[in-house]
Amino acid sequence: MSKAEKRDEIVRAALEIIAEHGFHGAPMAMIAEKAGVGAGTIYRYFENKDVLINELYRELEDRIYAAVLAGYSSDKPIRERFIYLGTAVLGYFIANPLDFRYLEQFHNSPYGMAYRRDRISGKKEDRDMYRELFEEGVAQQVIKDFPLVVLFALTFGPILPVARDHILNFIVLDDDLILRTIEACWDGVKR
Amino acid sequence: MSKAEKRDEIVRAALEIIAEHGFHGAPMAMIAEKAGVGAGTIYRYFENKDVLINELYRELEDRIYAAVLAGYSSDKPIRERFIYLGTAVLGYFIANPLDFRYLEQFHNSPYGMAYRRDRISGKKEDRDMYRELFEEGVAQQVIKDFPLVVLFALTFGPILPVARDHILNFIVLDDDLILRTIEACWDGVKR
DNA sequence: GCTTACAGAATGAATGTTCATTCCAGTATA
DNA sequence: TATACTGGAATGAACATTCATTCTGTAAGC
Repeated sequence: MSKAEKRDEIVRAALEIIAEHGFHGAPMAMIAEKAGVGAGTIYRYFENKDVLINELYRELEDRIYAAVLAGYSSDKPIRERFIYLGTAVLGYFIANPLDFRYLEQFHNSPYGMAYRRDRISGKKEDRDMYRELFEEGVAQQVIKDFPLVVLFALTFGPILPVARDHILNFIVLDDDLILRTIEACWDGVKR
Repeated sequence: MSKAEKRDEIVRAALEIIAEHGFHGAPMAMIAEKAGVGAGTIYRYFENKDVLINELYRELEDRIYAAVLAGYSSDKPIRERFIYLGTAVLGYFIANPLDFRYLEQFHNSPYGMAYRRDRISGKKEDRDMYRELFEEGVAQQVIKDFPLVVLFALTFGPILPVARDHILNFIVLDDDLILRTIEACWDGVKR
C-alpha cells in the first residue's frame, strides 16, 4: 500500500466512524483498526486528532464544491440558479450520507464554531456561489433585502434538516419532493 | 438551602456550563462547583449524568411551551397564528440564550437523536401547537401540501440558525427584522 | 543473482490525563 | 443519640499520544 493510499484509508476510516458515532465515539484506536493500520501510524500522517478532523473537513468541502459547481452557470436567471444550487446541494447530501453526517457533526462542534467565526468575520476566503447569488438578487430586487446571514438561514435552514430526516429514514425524498422543497425555500427568499 | 433549592442550583449550574461549553466541556465536578455542592451530592438528586441532562431538557421544553402558549389563541387565522408562534419562539430564544444553546447541544447529540426518533415514530405525546397548525393549514389549503417534517424544516430550519447568529453576535435582530424573518418563513410555507 | 546493511516506516504496549461514579468520614438534623 | 445528608478524595475506565522495538524495501558489495 503506497503512502498516499494509506493516508486515504485513514481519512476514509475517520469519515466513516465519526459520521456514524460522532467525534467522541471515534477513538483513534478504532479509526486505526478500520483503516487497517496501527494506532501509532496515524500520527505519521497527522500531527494529532484535531488536525485529522480539520483536514477531513477541508477535503469534504472541496468535494462538494466541485460536485455542485459542475452544473452551475452564472448567467442563468437568479431563480433558476437558486433552484439548481439547492437541488444540487441537497442531492449531494442524499447521495453521500456519510459526508453529510460528518459535516453536521463538524458544524455543531467547537471545530465548526471556530470555522464559522473565521468565515463570517471574513478571515476565510470563500469561493461561495451563494453569496454572489444573493448579492446579485438583492441588487436586482428579486430577493428580499435581508442581511446575508438571514438569507443563508432561509435557504440552508430547511435543506439541512430535510437531508437529515431523509438520511435517518424519517422521510423519503424523491426528485419531485426535493424540487418542491427547494421551490418553497425560494418562495421564502424571493421578493 | 432546602432540598428543592439545592436541586435547582444543580440544574441551573448544569444549564449554564453545558450551554457554554457543551456536554464534553462540562465535567460533573465543574457543575458541582458552580452549584456550590460536592461532586457526590449531585448523585443524590440524579442517578447519573444522562438523567440530569434529560431532566434538564424536559424542564426547558416545559418552560418554552408555557412561555409560547401564553399568548396563543387557536381561533385566529392560520397565518396570524403562524406569525405569532414564530416570533414568540424566536423571541424566547433571544431572551434566553442559555436555554437556546442548551437545546442546540441536546438536539445535535445522541440524546437528541433518540428523542427525535421517539417523537417522530409517535412514541412520545406531543402537545404540539405547530403540528395542529400545519394540519389545519394543509386541510384548509392555506399551507403547501408537504409532509409534516418538511413543514417543520421550512419553519424551524431558518429560525434556529438566525437565533444562533444573533446569540453569537453575528447579527443583531431587532423586532422588525424578527418579524420580517418569520414572514419570510410564512412565504415558504403558505400556498 | 544473492546476501547484508541500513533508513525510514509501522507497530502497539505503556503512559499520563481526564473524567464519571463510588465511598466513607465527618456534619447536620431529628 | 440515631439517622440522613454532604463533600470531596479515591477508584477505575476510556482515551490520546508516545516511543522502544520490529519490520520492509532498497541498494551496495560480492
